[in-house]
Amino acid sequence: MSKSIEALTTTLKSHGYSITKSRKAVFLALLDREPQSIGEVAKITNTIDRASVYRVLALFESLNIVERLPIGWKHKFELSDAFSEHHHHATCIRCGKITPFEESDTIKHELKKQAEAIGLLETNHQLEVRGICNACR
Amino acid sequence: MSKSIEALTTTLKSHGYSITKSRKAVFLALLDREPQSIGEVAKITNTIDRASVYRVLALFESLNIVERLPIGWKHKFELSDAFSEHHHHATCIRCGKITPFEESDTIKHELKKQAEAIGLLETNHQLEVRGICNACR
DNA sequence: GTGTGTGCAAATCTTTTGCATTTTC
DNA sequence: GAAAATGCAAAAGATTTGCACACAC
Repeated sequence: MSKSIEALTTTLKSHGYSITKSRKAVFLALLDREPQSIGEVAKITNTIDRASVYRVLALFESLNIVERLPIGWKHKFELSDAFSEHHHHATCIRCGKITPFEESDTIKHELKKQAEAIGLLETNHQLEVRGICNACR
Repeated sequence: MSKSIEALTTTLKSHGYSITKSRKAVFLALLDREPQSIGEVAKITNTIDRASVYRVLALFESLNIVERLPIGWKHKFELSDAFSEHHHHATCIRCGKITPFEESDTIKHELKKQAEAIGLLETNHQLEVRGICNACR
């Protein structure tokens, strides 16, 4: 826990940003949780103004502290790979449940290769698999 | 062109929906084009009310006629695999250019396998690769 | 002709912005 | 104490909804 806050502190400082109550609150709202929508983050952080939540998330995204996940019409946020494991999401189209999974080395490798083939130096990627989960079948 | 409109007609009819001016207009706005945002679709279809654009796109999405692509904070739409090729997107994080690419069979196969491993019957998937394109380097 | 789909206008919700005040270093 | 962040309130955008009219079949 506090270990993670330290990592946040380090990242913010190294980019010249200060450590504030809102930034810690948003960070903690995402720590060890399922991906959260902005509304959910705002609810958890409670006293933090919604505008600040937007500002903090935008900053975090630019510093790669969080990842934005597109789910349906909405976006959800989760801590990015530096603060948790690199992983992807499998979404059940019936119940909406999100299951994280790790990609195989094969996929990782293939993706990089395919990116190169079209002249893109890969920095990042995102997989989303949709389907029907066991419970819904 | 008209071949594609026929396919649309067939799909709509087979689900009991009628063929209307707005539906054709939205479809044509997406045909053979880069992915479009809702605003862009509204601009192209011009006289079609924005509310109808929303309704048509929602319908099309439920019938799998279009795919919603998350780009940054926004969503863009493109015709789905049934009306064009199954493909994915590589986005340049500098200039925002979107390059479509086809996935390899290896990836296709691996993804299905990984989905099964966590008990998900895959119906669909989406890959997004981010990086820096040749022009921006 | 009947039922479905659309346009219009209003309501609602989300996101952004300016500015005075507070907090961090 | 100076610069950076926040809260608040207002503005701007995006999306949804109800209802009367028009169109597709």
